[in-house]
Amino acid sequence: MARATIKSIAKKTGYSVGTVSNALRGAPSVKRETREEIQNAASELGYRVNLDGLKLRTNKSYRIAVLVSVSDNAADEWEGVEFTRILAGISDAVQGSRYQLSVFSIRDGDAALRTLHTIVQEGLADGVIFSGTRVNDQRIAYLQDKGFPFVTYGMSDSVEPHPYVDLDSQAAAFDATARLLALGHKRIALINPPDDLIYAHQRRQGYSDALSAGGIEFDPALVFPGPTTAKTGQRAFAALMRMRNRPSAIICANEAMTLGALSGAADMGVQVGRDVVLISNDDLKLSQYFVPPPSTYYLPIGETSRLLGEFMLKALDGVDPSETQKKIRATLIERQPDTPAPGTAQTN
DNA sequence: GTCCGCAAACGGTCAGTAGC
DNA sequence: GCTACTGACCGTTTGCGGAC
Repeated sequence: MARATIKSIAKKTGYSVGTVSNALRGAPSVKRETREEIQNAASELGYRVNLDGLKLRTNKSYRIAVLVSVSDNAADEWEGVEFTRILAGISDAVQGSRYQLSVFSIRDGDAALRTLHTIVQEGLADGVIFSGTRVNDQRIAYLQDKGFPFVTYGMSDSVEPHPYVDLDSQAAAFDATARLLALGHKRIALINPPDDLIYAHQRRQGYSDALSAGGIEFDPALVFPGPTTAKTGQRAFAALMRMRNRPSAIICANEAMTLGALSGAADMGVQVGRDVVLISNDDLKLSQYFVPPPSTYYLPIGETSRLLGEFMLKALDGVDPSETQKKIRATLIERQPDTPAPGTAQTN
């Protein structure tokens, strides 16, 4: 059966293609009864707008590009699983609009920039969503230079404002560190994302601020940066536990790193919750299944990714970026006791 | 003023035609 | 038979104009 078009609806209803087009877009210039008649006919024929035809006329693709990072560092890892949830959230947000999602997998920063060039130059999408904002992010500079709508999952250091959704990483790291300090921990380590990521700086700053507020000197040896993978968590844990003055508490940047740290603890015969305490960041609530389940600072990924989609639609409508910036504070989920057994919390 | 039709326009593809 | 060119076509939007 041939695909329904405006022409076939015009033929079925007896109206011109122009009237059908206006009616389908809900134009007030079309009488309500006519509009309903045409919309009912469209529904009966299973009409869906043809994006190629739409692009032909409007020079817009009605597609939103989503860049998905597929890092070689994450081979044999679960990192990236959350992208399915992110895509689902964005998809929910754009449902009902004319926009559809196009997914582009990206291996590294250079590939991301090349892909953005292609998307912009070849008109493959009208807007783009991506995550993992970096210091002096060239992707953001390029898109701003081109005036191309975009939303980032993560803030940036760009002087020119742009739409974003982000976890307040600085506050999350500050809260986690302050919580551990209040519970008597003096040696607190931070397993952090790579240094070139903006949120790694924010986490480090929040951690450092909390230590300073608690009268504890910042020790760079207690900060372990690396890819946000279980492997990094495992290596970091082993390195930290080999220290002469080892930490009594460790803050992990995500669930994968926490899982790696737990695995490292099992390998070394270190009992988490007694010998050392872990605190994680969580967006999938998977930490509840870890043994033992750590306390986490939780950010609902469904809500944040829906916002990404909503902000994208607003950016495409030309809404001022100042109205499409959201920093979300994580909520603490308390699980295992965060205080080691008496006498085991170590001091400087 | 309301409602609707007409026709042009967009960029790429492909069939048809002319010339060699 | 090959190449070069022309024009119709695809689906949709939209400005303009006509009928009532």
